[in-house]
Amino acid sequence: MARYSEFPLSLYNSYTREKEVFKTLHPGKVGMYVCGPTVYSYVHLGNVRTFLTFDVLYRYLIHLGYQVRYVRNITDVGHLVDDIDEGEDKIAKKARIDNIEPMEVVQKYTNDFHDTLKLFNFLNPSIEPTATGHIIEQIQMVQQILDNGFAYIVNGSVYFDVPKYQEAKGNYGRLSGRVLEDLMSNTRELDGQEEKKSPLDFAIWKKAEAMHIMKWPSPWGMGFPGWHLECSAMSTKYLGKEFDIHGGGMDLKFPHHECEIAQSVASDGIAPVKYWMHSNMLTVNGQKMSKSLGNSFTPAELLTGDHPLLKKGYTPMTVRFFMLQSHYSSTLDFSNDALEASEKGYKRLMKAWATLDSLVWKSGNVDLQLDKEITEALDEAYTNLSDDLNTAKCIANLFDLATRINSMANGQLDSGMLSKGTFDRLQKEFPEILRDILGILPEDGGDSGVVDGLMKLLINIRQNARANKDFATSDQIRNTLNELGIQIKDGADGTSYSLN
RNA sequence: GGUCGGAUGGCCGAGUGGCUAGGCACGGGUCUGCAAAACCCUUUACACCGGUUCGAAUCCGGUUCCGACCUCCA
Repeated sequence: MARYSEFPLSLYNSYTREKEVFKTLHPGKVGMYVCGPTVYSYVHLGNVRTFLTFDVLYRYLIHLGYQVRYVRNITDVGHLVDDIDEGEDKIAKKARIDNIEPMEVVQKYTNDFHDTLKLFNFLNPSIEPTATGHIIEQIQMVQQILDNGFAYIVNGSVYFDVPKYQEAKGNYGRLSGRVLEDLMSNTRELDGQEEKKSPLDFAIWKKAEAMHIMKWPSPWGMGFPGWHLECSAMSTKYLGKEFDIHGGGMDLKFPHHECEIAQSVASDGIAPVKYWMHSNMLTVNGQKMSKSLGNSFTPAELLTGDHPLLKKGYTPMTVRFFMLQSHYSSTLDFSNDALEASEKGYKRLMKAWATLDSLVWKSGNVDLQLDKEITEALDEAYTNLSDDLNTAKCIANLFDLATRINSMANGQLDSGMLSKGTFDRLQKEFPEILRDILGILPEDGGDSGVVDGLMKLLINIRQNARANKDFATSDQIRNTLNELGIQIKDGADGTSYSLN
């Protein structure tokens, strides 16, 4: 049976500003679109947080039994670096600086993006369309918007007519809470705006100046698509005119997502998205992580710790775990202290997982209270995930379970105090939640049979030394192993070890 | 300036009209040859001022501070 009926999912919908029970447009199927990166530079940790939110959502939807089509685009058309219409685009600029082809820039940073996501154990989306691969679809959409009278042509560029759209449809600004009059009065004095009828209008097709490298022929001349358009065109192509979930960073809410809605409505006459989801920013010392502030760092810098903001290196799983300990809709502040705390917490859960794997159920006197407690903690883990993806609370449930698992391992509790069914469920679902839903994996690696054999040998030698009260030898073994990152644990029923 | 959001204990971070979030750190204990690990116990909260309520950290109003967006941004 599909688990979504057992643990029905609720999501906070940015559009309605309410938490809503998630109902799919088509039974059992979910269409999800997430705005991907513009590939003109390395992704940084802030980017990772957004994609992580939707990676976990994707995993959870699958786990609940939905059939999910997850589309995440790559923006590989260079959009203008500033407001000035004659400006260079970001990708072209980077290409000029590095003296390479624009598509080499795109390829380089697309590869980096993929490598990074792999590092953090992200699942691949079902479709990863590129803007350059969908120029025709975008031209068609521009034409449709023109045909419907919501855009106009000036000097080879096509602009979306926001005031006219607003008059007809009246929902521009609803998603981001903007009021048109306020936007008008706050419009900055910008160069190169004279082509637009209203400063609120935005380009859906832009004429390419001679210097522009990435350009395509269109009914309006050589040019390139407006930034907001690609997501509308590609989401429509792969998910339909109406689909379930659209996600992205909070900073895309306005104008990007607002414009997406307007474009789809202007083109197809229908609001495209049922549930809008926005992931909040990663901050450093309270400020948004961004390149311009110089407070961002790349995953590579994170691993090595080679950055002024980093006291030491942190592993990808530590970071993934750190991020999941907060709710996606809250800002999350990065700090070394927080990362170090997460590192220890992460290791604690991983050890509990390994311990759980080694536990064997033995028939005994079932403790109904304990049995119930374990069952409830597992249920709550799912209930919390279903409550707008509350990974923080879910992880709290896992820590509660870890305590019980450790107690069973060290003999303070007995596996037989659980019914066979509950024990089996624990052994199955605890790792499932970590591995399949949260995407958290052990990273000690190198735990080969050889290492295990050697460790057993050393532990035996040490046991003998201890039996003979030769503590110099036993401590030497323990201390040396410790220096190698291997921890010796003397328990009630023998000695075990773990790799740190 | 406009719009929106936030302010939780030593640090990070959930949540909620009355019931221990959780992690990390600190302290005490059990275990141990000594440790480590593990387990048990314990301490420090809800920015400020009013209001609603039997009861508010949670709702409402105001104040202060911080942030995001308004321009490319995850």
